[in-house]
Amino acid sequence: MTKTTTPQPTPAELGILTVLWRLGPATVREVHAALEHPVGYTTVLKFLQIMTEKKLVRRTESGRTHVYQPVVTEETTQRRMVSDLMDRAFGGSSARLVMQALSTKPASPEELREIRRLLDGLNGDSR
Amino acid sequence: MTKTTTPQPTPAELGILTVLWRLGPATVREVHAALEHPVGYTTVLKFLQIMTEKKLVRRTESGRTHVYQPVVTEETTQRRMVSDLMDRAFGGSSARLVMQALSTKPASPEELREIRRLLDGLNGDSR
DNA sequence: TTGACACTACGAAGTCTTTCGTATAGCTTG
DNA sequence: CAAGCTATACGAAAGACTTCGTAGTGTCAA
Repeated sequence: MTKTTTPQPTPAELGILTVLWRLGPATVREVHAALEHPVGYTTVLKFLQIMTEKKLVRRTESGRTHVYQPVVTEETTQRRMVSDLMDRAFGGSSARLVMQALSTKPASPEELREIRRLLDGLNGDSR
Repeated sequence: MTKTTTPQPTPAELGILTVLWRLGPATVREVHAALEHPVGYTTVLKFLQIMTEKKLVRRTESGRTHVYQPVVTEETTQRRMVSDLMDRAFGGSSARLVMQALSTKPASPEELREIRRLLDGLNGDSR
């Protein structure tokens, strides 16, 4: 039996993944420079090592420096995190989560339109 | 300067809060019995003590047993957690979170209708 | 009264997360 | 070549989370 699911990233790991999703393949130095939350160079290195073990990123040893790239996609990760929150805090109801999200921070008009489009796609007959 | 915000509940604390939201004021024994995730009695007691310190719950010493009740509401907690996820994983965009939520686990037709109503309330003119 | 229970308080262990400091080795340029 | 810069690897510390075990105290029935 092999593990089929990659573990949830921790908050710090998510920060690093976010950078990698934006930059694409990058070195420790590049990730370190791009991180909003200031943290030591070796800290970033350590995380990338840990994340490599966890299969959250993959590394290529191009010469002396290593280049890291995300294994998990942003969408997959978002899906997993939303799903987790839905189960843990909303009894599995996406509707309640959606409504909390929208009333917490309303989307822009264009975004609202896009959401509406999505709703229309989900069930044609809504009256 | 006084702390104005109650801290985020940890996963285990959220489980206990969920029970309290459902039961209303309850004793350790009642919470323990109602918890889905099986855990020792003293573990529950310990959490309730910690949560009392954190002001997540309030306790009334009615005789020898203590009765606990939630201080934070379910809605407030949900809002906080959604907001946190939105910031951490969705760059602050509620729209993207909403869309992930709906495509991860579609809502029922009635729920969809309810969401639509909410959308209509948010901006009257959506074309 | 005394033994069996019930309840709270406390301390502590084990794991996970985050953060660095230090060690080591390669490369580069006066 | 030597000094210094750059990279990785490793270990360890500090704090948060979770989970109990044990101790102490009160209550109640036989």
